[in-house]
Amino acid sequence: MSWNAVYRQVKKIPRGRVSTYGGVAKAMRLRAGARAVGYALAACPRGQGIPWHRVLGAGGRIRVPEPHAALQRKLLETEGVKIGVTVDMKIYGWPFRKSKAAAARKKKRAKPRR
DNA sequence: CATCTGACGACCG
DNA sequence: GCGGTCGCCAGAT
Repeated sequence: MSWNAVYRQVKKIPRGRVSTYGGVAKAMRLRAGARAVGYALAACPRGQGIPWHRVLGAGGRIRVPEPHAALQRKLLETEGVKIGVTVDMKIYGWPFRKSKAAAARKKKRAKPRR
């Protein structure tokens, strides 16, 4: 499961901070692997202690189904994240750092990539 | 082994 | 600013 990297990133998000699918994907040097990221969270591996509610869509927009969206908002507000229509990524956005997966991907990306 | 889908993102018109 | 299309990853059928 390569999702291990995704879970790891999400778990690294401290309380009161949020991230985005694209953010995690970018941390992995993936352009639009956001799908995989979302899918990974969609698996919702409860028990892994994964704060999936801290993961939002681009622009801090919630990209989750209704039942989860409400819960997510509630949980984030509980953590101190003020949510209007969307979350201010410039404030709560968590700057992901290089991850193991990113390094590996980066090394491999030594090809005619732009 | 081939094809479609899915909690997405970015770009183009 | 909105809508449609392409691109990406991994898993399921």
